[in-house]
Amino acid sequence: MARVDDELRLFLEGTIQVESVPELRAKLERGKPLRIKLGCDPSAPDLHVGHGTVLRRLRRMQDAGHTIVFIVGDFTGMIGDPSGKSKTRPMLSEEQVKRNAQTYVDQVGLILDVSRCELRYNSEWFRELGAAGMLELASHYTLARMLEREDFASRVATNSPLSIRELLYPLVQGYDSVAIEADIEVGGTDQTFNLLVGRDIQRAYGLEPQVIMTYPLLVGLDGKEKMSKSLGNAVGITDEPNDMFGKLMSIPDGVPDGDGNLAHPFGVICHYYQALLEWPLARCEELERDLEAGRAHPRDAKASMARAIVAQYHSEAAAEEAAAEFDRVFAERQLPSDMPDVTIPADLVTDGRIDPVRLVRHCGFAATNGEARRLIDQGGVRVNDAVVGDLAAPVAVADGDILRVGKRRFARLRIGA
RNA sequence: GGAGGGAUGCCGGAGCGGUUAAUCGGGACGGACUGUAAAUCCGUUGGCCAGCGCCUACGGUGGUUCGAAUCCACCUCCCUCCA
Repeated sequence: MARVDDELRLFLEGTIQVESVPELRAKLERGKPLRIKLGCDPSAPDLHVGHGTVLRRLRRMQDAGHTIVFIVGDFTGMIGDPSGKSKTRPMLSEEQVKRNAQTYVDQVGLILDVSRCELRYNSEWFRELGAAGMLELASHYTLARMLEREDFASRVATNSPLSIRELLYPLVQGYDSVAIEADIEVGGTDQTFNLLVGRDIQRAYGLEPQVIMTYPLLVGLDGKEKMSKSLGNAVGITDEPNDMFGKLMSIPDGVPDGDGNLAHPFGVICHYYQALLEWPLARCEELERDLEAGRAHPRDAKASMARAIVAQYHSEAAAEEAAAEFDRVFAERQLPSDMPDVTIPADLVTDGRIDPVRLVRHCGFAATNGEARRLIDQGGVRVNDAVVGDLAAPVAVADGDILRVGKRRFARLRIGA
């Protein structure tokens, strides 16, 4: 049984909760490949590094011979959700769902071997199910049990809108587990309730309940909210090396509590080491002590973390280059080695000069003339390091000049024909 | 079905006939400081304009008024209580 023990250890690694370990062991002991379900919301196809960590763990399970089953929730995605606080759940057209699913699969493919995955769309079985089947599904759960989910309960308590459709959502997700006969379903801790519903629904349909495994949510770059693309605090797994590095450098050292005090002075850094680099807890704690004692500098700790993560998603070389670039641009305040070329149409230039407002707008650094004016007024616009002081006076530009807006936006100007 | 409350700029939330492009907070952006951290400080934050100024905005449509985000009518959506 040593092999089973090893496998069990592999499965349990990094989980927050497993329901239940004995069931998991029993499944593994049968020696058959397990079907591991991974749901995907087709309205938000972009994966961030927090998902990446879970995917990496799944990859190991896949390499151990198990099957990852992706479920694209196209059925639910096409219905949309007009109510609730999650307004970011628009109705999606069929092509949109397809395209998003493809994006998702492409991104997942960076880590998992997609050719060994099973990809399923849940419309496949929900179209069959029909209204009668839907009602039957609904009959397997009660409102009281549904309200065990905290966000549902709190919305009821605060008189926030809560559509019936939302209540049905966990059931739909649970039915997916029935349809694909999932052995295991994984998700973030925020999914715990939904995953548990899947167990109950499977039981109701006479199947062996799936084991659920939840993983910690990654804190976003702001150090407060969970990482999420829609909150704008995420590092995407497809982000370019420089971007990825820079974003990771911008995390706060610690998370302020309600009073603005730092409960865990270097909590976010350590959290990233643990979650993203899979450092063991003891090593993270040691790092935290070093940081607190001043033996380690938070900037350096972040830099090596950022490097390691860029290396994960790109390469050692890319990570090294990104780190060097970062120092060049932000520590030494030099120009980035690489910046977009922007071609200025010749008719915007008169006698080698151009209206600064137009220049800024043409380069895409301001959405309106007013915004461009403001940037100039505030001294945020430079051409070749010289501040553009007067928004009314045309500035001299030549081919190859560097336009800089704010601290981090650059463009190399090309004077077009 | 009945009664009442609400809808304001990216978000939250003031204003309740003129001096309101609309207090304030958050966010965002620019500047100082710096480790592209936090904290802090200064500034900006509807559009067009070099500027004078003009235009569009407070759920929608009409109306009252010299003048409306503010009053009236109808409509849409949301919430509460009753059935």
